[in-house]
Amino acid sequence: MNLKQLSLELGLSQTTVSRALNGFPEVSEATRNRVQLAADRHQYRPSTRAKGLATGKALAIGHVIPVSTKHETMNPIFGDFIAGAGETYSRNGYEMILSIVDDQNENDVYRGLKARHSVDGVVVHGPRMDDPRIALLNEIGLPFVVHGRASGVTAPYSWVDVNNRRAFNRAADFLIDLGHRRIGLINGLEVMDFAHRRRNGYMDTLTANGIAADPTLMRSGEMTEEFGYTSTRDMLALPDRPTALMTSSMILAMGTRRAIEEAGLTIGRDVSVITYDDELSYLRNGGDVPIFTATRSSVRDAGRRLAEMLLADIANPFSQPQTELLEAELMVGQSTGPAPHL
Amino acid sequence: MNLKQLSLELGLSQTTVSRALNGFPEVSEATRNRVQLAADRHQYRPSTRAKGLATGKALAIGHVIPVSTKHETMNPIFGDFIAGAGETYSRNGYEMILSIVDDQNENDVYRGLKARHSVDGVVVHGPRMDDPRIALLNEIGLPFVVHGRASGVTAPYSWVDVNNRRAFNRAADFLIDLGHRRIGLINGLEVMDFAHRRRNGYMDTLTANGIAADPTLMRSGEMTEEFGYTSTRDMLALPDRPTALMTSSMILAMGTRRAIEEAGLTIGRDVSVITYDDELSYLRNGGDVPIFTATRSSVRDAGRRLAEMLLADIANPFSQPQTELLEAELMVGQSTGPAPHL
DNA sequence: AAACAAGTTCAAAGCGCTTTGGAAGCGAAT
DNA sequence: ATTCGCTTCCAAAGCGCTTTGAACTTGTTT
Repeated sequence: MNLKQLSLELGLSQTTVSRALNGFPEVSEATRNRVQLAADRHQYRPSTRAKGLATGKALAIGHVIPVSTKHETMNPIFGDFIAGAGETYSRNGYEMILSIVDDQNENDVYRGLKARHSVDGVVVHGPRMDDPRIALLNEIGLPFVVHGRASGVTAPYSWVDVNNRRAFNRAADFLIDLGHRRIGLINGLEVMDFAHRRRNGYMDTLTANGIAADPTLMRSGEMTEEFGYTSTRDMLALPDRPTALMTSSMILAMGTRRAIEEAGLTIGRDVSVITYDDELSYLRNGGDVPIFTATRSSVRDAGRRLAEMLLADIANPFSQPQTELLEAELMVGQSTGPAPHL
Repeated sequence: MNLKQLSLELGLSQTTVSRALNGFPEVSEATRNRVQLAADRHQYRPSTRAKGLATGKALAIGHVIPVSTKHETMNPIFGDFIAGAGETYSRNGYEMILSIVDDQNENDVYRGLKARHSVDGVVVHGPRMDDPRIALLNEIGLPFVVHGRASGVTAPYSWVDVNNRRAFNRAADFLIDLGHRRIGLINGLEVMDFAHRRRNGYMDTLTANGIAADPTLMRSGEMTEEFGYTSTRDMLALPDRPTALMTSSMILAMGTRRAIEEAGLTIGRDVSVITYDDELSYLRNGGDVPIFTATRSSVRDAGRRLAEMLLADIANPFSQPQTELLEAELMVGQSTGPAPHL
């Protein structure tokens, strides 16, 4: 069923039917009802393609997911993030277009989305330091919001981010207050902006408390369970081993726990662990008392917020870049305790 | 830059330019080159919308992801699955459209995708027993492939699935050969077809070996770390506790490991664990020697295969339903050993 | 030189919608 | 009766492509 057939059946012009359905004022309530009824009866839905052609809007948002060719690692937060964003989109009649792309050809993908008029805007995932995508998107004039920030980029742009630095400040502070002085950090790849900020937060707090940062206690890599495990195992084998560890994700923390237990140590007593927690739906951090002490912020909420911001940006093309800094909360769980006397 | 402008610049008709770019034979190599060069120079990409309108194809595949309203749980395999499928799509010039939808309104989403001509086909995620979506899609005539199968549905349909039954047969056999008789199962929700098949595989093998299935050793629920933990903890507290556990995912297995260690037991000695492993990129099962003994099959590969099948289906509308049954391999790791004498 | 075939190119219609610029109908005001 | 102002409706153009059917060049046969 298309507009033509529908208007023929109603004995009205396509114009009137279209206007009736789109809520224009110059159509009488009587005919609007008649049209609406017929449309419902036939389950009429305007073709997105045709509508897009006619209006110049795509009613779609692109998500470009970089997958590193080397590691083939899919960021585990991704599912929950788009679950959040997806809610906002469908509530507003938008579709979500996903492009999985190896980090070599990213630019072409953005250019392609723009040139083919496939989307009205994009969200940038996994920003890196000095990320060139921001300049690119500004240049080609495709509205976008970044999930995170890109240190080193001076041009203004819209973003939604967690206060990673503050989160790691607080986590480090919490451990120091418990008497820990040897505190390790197991972080994501430091080209990633969030990892950079987290390390800064960690280091600043150590320094502010008169603790010299020790390179042997700082690791960064792909945030897999195994990387959490090997990093922890290696650090625990050091002559002057850490009494506390900070990890950048629950997945890393799982690996950390494995290594600690394998070493015959007890988490929260021999070694304290505090992790960053994205509140992934399948990795809930325990029930009443969290398993891990954690700084946490829901990535799903971030997705929701970011999508709203992007849609607002698109609706009002002359708006200034918007930003939103979410604060992570510190949840005290069972994985931390006073520093042991070694 | 659009077709009209391009053809004007070249002094050719839109027809010729279009044909040159789409590789039609009735255009001379000389002009084809000239056209191609100009197109490259301007980074010309035909508008998907316009192309779609003209051809009647959308050049897009829909993925409808059900998110249960109750649990808000996003299936963690989802990211890796679409990473696989996405590769295939982009290689073939297709786009991927994602719909996150709570399981109430699923039907409307499929109908909408069809009516709005947004996609040429869809992939059905997370099939349940007697899943009504298959009948619906057949009725509205939207090509689809199911990731998994739906027991109870008699109509033919295309699917890609892992031999879940066999995988759990083999896992159970392996444990029984090691002398285990008290074997627990921690499974996904049993409305999900895969969980149903896995339980059947498990039970058949127990029965075939003269072991009576014990309901207290079988749990099913959302496959979160916490569910793995609580299930394991409860089973270990039984007077006649299991000496081995089978879990339906690595995430569950992590919870299982936590409970085992918390009980002061050693995995692989006091309690053997064998898990199903989807080879998620951020949850690799160890290095040379896997951490967990596992039956494994890459969900990313499944995504790739399924996407190929769907595109082939769409290219040839009169094809018969295709099916592909993948076999999981059994990897022996450190989490299993001979049954202890309790 | 005419006729034909093969090889190239083109004008125009059509895909399903929105939107512009009227036009028709009708009662009130001039 | 004419004009005006409202309300309600419509014909047709246009969005950027593909595709049909025809036309125009060549070169080859008769």
